[in-house]
Amino acid sequence: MADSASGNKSASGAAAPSNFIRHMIGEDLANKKHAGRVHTRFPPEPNGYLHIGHAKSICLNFSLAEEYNGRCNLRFDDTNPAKESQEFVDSIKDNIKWLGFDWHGEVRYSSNYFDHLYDFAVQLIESGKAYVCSLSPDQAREYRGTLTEPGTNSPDRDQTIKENLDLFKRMRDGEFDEGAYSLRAKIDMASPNINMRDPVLYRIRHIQHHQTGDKWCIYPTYDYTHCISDAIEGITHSLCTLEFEDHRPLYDWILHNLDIDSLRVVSDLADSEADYVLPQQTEFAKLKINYTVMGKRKLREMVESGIVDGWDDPRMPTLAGMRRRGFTPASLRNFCESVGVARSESVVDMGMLEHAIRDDLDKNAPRAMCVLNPLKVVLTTFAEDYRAELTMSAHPKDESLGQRVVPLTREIYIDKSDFEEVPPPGFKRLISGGEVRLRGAYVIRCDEVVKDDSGEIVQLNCSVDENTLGKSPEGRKVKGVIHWVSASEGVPATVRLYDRLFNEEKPEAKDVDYHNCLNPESLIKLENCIVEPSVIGNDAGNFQFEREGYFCFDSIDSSDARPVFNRTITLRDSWSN
RNA sequence: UGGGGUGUCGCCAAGUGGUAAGGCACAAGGUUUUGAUCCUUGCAUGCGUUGGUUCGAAUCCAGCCACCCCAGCCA
Repeated sequence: MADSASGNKSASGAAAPSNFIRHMIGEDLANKKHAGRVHTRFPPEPNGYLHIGHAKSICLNFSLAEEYNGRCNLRFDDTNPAKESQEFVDSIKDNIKWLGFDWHGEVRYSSNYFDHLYDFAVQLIESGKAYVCSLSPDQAREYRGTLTEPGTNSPDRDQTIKENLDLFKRMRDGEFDEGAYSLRAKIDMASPNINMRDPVLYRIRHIQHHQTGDKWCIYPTYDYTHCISDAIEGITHSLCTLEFEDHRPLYDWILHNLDIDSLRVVSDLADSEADYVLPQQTEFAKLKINYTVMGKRKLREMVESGIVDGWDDPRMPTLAGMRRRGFTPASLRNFCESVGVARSESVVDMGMLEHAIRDDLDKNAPRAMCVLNPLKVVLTTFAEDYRAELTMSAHPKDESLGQRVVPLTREIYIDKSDFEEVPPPGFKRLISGGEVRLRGAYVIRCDEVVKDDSGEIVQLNCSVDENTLGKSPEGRKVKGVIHWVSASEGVPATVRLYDRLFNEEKPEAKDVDYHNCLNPESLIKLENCIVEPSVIGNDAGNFQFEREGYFCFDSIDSSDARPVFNRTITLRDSWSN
């Protein structure tokens, strides 16, 4: 027996949040509407790269299927070959697998159903529900009417079935130019819902299709294709975003005006004993996040104009970009679950996404030290050839992540920002004559500040309290702890600091031009960083560089000889100065 | 000015007539060899608004206001 919505468990084991879709499925199950089946689908058009907004839909569809012991198909909605390509098909499949989901059976394509779709179109013509129209696209627009005025019937609307059949066949056979004819549903040109004013079902396009080659020169439209594809695949719950709400009457009209037995026999449920029940479209609000853009057109434009370095630029909200940035699949899935599913259009705070990745990485990323802006420190009380190997745990709370060995030598680097000659109030790092703890090592005291001719600090000479390894110094307390790396054994590295791409909270707002609110500091490259040697060759995907943030090797530019790190996200910083 | 939607804390979001969950953010404490993590506490007499029904309304009814979507042979 299917359990109630509140009893379901998410992948993480926590109770899945209540939402209107789970309620609906719960009711459908209670009413045995689909004989207890839950079958969803993720239906991307392969005309671009997937972004975090798609992840919400992917998580929703696949998780629902998992929770209810159902299935989820991957179906490419490939009805517009002019905009689609195999490259996008491949990247989408790759992204979904990376996110951790597995579709049911083979990958589907709407184009798999082109033959059936054609037959159903003939059926609609034969039953007087569709006709071939000779209006040009421009004329069709005029005949459609406006939001407040009804449309006008096409002069071809009352053509005989015989004429329509003949014309439609000749459309398929390539006798006509693009735009010369279209197949339209015969519904109601006066409908207040413009989608119902005799919508186009088929249009002529003399172009190759990435899956069907040159087999067709007429292609079905989204509205006509989607509902039938759902019906063929035995989809029970067809989830889509809010802008398709006005299309639902058309979705239902097409399915209800087709012979249900002929639908059933070509469907995946052809051999099923159960009643054949038509799929139900349900809409939810798409994901929006502040300080970023989600529009495909804008993302493409940013790639093509060079604002970013490609679809997988770590600043992009694409799954490819976020992956390269260091986001983990689990963090994205948790994020999608935490934002919920509802029908009100909302803009989620970027802070939610940041919390999701910090939460995951804090638990799972091994720790290491990396100095971003090096300042040389000479530990004067050590001998010239001093060298020690300090063993530190890779994680402060999780021993299962093991330990690492960190070399300590007479000369080390610390970060420039961890020393101040004139410290602000509350500063608890190193100051002249003051003490600080070297993380995992000794307490040192700054005895001398060395400057160059221009007055810039180039070196600190410090003495070491050798009685402070693993214990507090006697008679005083040292509050500050700073990270460091051996000057001779640290590894030179490049670190790329990423930040939000936009300074404006809503760069997609109608009165905003996103070009004017680009964050000039969305990428800062640091070429003189020094990283602890334990990370070299370490195949952990992500690290926490202590006191700095979470970083990962750049999948493209990094090598053992010259490691390149991307900063995924900073640590939270409650110290305001 | 046609049709379809949505309005619950700064941001998400539960709630389906019985007296406002949770998360993020924020604030204040505590622990801490990461100014991290973790822990504790605080954070809507209020649910767009105005009326109505009811013993009782975020939940039901009516009006009003605001915002979003639709006039591709795009999806």
